[in-house]
Amino acid sequence: MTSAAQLTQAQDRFIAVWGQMAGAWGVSRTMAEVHALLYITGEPLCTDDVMERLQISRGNASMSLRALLDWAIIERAHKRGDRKEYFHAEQDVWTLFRAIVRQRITREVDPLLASLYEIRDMTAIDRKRARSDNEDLRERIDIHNQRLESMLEFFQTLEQLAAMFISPAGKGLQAAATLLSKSPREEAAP
Amino acid sequence: MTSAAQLTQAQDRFIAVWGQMAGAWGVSRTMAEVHALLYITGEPLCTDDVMERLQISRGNASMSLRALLDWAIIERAHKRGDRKEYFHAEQDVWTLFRAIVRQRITREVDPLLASLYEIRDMTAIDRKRARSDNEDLRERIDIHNQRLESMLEFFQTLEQLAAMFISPAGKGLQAAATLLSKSPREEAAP
DNA sequence: AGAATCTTTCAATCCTTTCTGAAACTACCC
DNA sequence: GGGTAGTTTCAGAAAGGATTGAAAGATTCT
Repeated sequence: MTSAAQLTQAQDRFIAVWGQMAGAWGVSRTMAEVHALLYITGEPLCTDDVMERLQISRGNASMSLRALLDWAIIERAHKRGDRKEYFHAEQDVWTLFRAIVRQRITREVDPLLASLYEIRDMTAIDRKRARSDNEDLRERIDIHNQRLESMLEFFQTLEQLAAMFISPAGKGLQAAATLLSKSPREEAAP
Repeated sequence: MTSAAQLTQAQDRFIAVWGQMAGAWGVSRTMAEVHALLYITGEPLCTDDVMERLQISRGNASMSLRALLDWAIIERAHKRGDRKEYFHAEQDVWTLFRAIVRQRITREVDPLLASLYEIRDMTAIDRKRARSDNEDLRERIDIHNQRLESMLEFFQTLEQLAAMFISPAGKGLQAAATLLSKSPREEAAP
């Protein structure tokens, strides 16, 4: 077996593994595979390259590439004297994950927070209305409001942290994280 | 409309919203809804309560409750003089999310890291085999190895950070996070 | 031991998401 | 303008997950 074949095999394995992770970061398997392919080869590929290597239809390849563009984790590229569009993946892992976090905050946390605010408004007035002969109801309202408030607080914090990570200042966090994790047991060294 | 009805409505809305988030943290919609119900009411409920309130089958309720137990975000409870099992949700949001992070690290990141190590082993020897008349192949192998290494490093860091968050020491991180996010612009106050 | 009560399992069904492939569309060239 | 190369769209097909419900399995009580 040539090394070339072995390389292809390793790439395929990486693509498969990345594809399985797809669910974990909220995209379809194919989309993750396309990204894996572009990332691991490191070179710009066109739609046909992707179709052939992953054995998927043109429509699927086109949709996945467009979705990846939307997520801003791949970008268009062109070769001189070639009309085709090529695509190449963001090569820095931290930049990649910053983009993913940015997307997921916008798509998931922001709407969630909006809904939580709405729900808070729904019961903000309830407590007053609960007549004093109904202690039980009053207590349930209090519990509800308190749970809702905790949840809101948590996601606000989460969003703030994410904002820090995403912003240019995020590089600082990134550096700190790397440092922290590299010497987790050496803090007390002389 | 009574406040009681309004409370129920607000709870239903919360349950629905939480259910939509299900995908985001890797569980089924129903499982998220069951958790939302237990969390927002704050009181222990039995299987039949859940079935009735969410209009789901016994099997589904049973499975979802068991899964939530596996995730360690709800626990069994019993009422004296009642044979039924009741369930109540972890009430502290930070503890809840620590449990979720713990699960997802074990289920997703650990296996991923294991696979990445395997893949690294697959090509660790390749470079030597690439004959010197094949510069192109050699370069592709180098790129591959470098990408793989970056990915590995990133997930190692991620796992370390998660470990800190999860551990008892995580409370420190939590406090820091809350502080950070509460006064992101007041750092320089006297 | 048997009855009563509650829980779990799993094959069949339903539903949602993803994928395909061919047609429509766009941009460029002669 | 007509032809060609490349890209996007979308209705229908397929795959993958989630849900049901009824039967089997536990557990506790008398």
